[in-house]
Amino acid sequence: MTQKTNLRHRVTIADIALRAGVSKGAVSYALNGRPGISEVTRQRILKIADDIGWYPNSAARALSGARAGACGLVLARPARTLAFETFFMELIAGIETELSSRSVGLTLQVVHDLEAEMAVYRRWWAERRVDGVLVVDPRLEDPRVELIEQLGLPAVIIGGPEGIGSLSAVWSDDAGAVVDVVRYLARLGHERIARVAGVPEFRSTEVRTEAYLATMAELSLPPRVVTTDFMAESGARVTRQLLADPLPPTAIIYDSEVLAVAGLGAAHEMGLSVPRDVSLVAWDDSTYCQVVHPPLTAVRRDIPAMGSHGASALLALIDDGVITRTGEARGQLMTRGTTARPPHTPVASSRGTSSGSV
Amino acid sequence: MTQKTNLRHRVTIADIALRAGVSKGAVSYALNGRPGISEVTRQRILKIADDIGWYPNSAARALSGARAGACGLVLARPARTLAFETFFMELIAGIETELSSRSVGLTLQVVHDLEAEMAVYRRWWAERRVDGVLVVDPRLEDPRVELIEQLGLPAVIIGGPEGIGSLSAVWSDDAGAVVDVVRYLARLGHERIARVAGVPEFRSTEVRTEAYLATMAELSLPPRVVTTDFMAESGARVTRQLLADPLPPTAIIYDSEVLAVAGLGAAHEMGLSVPRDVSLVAWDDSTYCQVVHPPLTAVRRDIPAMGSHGASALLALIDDGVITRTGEARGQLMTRGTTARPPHTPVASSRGTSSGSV
DNA sequence: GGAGGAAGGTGAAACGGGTAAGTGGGCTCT
DNA sequence: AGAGCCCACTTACCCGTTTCACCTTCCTCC
Repeated sequence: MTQKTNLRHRVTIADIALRAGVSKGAVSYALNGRPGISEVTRQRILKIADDIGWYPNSAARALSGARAGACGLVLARPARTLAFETFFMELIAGIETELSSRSVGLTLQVVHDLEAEMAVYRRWWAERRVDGVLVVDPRLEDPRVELIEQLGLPAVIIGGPEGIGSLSAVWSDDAGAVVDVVRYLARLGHERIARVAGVPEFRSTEVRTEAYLATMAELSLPPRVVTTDFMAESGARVTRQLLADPLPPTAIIYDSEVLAVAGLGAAHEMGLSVPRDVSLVAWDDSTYCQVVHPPLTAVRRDIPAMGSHGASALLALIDDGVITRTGEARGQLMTRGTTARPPHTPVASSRGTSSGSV
Repeated sequence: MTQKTNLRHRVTIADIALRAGVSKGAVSYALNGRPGISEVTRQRILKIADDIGWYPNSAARALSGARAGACGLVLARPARTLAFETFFMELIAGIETELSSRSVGLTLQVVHDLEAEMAVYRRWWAERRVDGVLVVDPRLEDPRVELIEQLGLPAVIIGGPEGIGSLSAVWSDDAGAVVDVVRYLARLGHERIARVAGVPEFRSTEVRTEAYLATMAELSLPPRVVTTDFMAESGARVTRQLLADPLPPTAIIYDSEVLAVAGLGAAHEMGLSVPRDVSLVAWDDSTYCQVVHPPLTAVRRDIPAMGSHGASALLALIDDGVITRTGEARGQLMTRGTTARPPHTPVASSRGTSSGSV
């Protein structure tokens, strides 16, 4: 009986109006906290709505010019890369805390490339499926920015550095953290510090490489950068290549955690001892960094915070048209078991001492 | 000008109808491939729709009794657990391949507990925000099943074993894979094989434990099961406890990859050599299993396939009311570098020989 | 040559909630 | 006591799409 009623007939504001003996319009005003309804009637309507279990139909609400009540996130990395990047899951968790507290949904789509990502933006916006989007992995030449501006689609770029075009943005101070890491290693006495970077098309890769090069130059140390496609195999391969060099680096900074874990595995596989023979630093901390042996020294960013700030900025943009540009706190270097003095280094080399001033 | 036009006026079927000189109804029939329109008119309408860049308004479509065009997925594990479980990202990637090929969206929500998860189902269904949901981590006493049946919400349970209630389900043959692993270890000569399980409330945990116990009994080996909360620290801790035992296990089977990686780290930390001193097996393979050193022997399941089959089953349920129950292929044991003969074992012990017959 | 039927439409009514414009009734002010 | 005004509603239409009940025309068949 009850079952059948539930299945057959959705509860609408018309039902509430009928029971309350008022018009649909009055019910709508009451439910939306708008003026024009006496407090006693409003309470009566709210009680009836609660009693008969009314929920607004999201489609009807969206149709009458209001919000879709959802934000979108497109992930355009290959699925294989996504799976082991804990970054995205942490980011999503952070986004959710903000969105769900405001009863806004998150619509997710995984695609293969930028073209497909842009097609999704077009479709979502044309269908009014989302009110705005969060954009990750900003690129050097990013065609998404132009499209989004042209569409008038509210968007927040996550990952910076800095904003692009006229869009809202949330980013972390990667350059600063890179400087910290390089100086820390130099202070330990390292001179041959290599950087294993991610894909060069990403802005985050470039800004980190530039900060690395600048700091190395400042310390008069020889730079060495190799790029990867963020895949673990690639991280292991370049680590093997670097360490097989006649003059191998004594420290390696990786651009992701999975690259670092793969690098650690590769070093062990070559019979090297970490950190005795080589020091390793991961970018982005995670459980994996902490449980491998030895635990990885890593740059820890508050990724959930970046997600929730991004979501918050997006809602502000959607609701009030406010463009926000927020730099997050600089990543913290968590020194653990994979960094130590370089092998065969005098306790105080001339360079080590001079770099100790930073 | 063009900009202004785009921003101010959405393209609707009324515009198409006007240009084509037909009624709105005719346009709707044409666009949805329904009969009642001549082929030539249909083509003319489709061309006009394409020319003026028409997209269906998802809200209007959903409102007139049709589909919401989205499926839902609620993740109720704590965010910290989610981040390092590559399982979920792989599952989502698999779900997406199926959904996006049919232009159905995926709405995601991350919550803290079962209560909140159920509240989300209620709300989504009441608001008609989704057409159905994918439910993960089925439990022994699962209150979600009753709620979903009561709501009449189309749902597919992912992760089994087997279906629950009247719902569609997709699961993997975990019991079979556990039998494979235990027998493989026994054949290597292991007698003290421990199992590090996940949270006991999950059905997957129970079915694996039962299969483990049955196989151990069958082989006349002493069973030992410890449970964890799936957190890495917990995996490291129980590993240390197990290995510090006066009569420690010579092989450990973990219930997730992160537990196994943490266990490997703990073993190394204790100065043990893997696999010489102890053999380790991970459940669910991942990049991390392959890049740590030595690479972890692991049970590999095709998780994206499970996701896409789940999504496919859900769409079949939504569209045609078809209840599907699919057991996926049994997980494959990928033997790598963390399993070997137990220490100090004669090449052919009586038990080792007898168990070799399986 | 009129019944019957199908093809190819038309027009209007849902769907559920938002909201501008109107409408009484009671109150205040002078 | 009449003008003016505000409160608390009601009425009516909007949003964009689907769908249902008709309504023409034209063709076929006996």
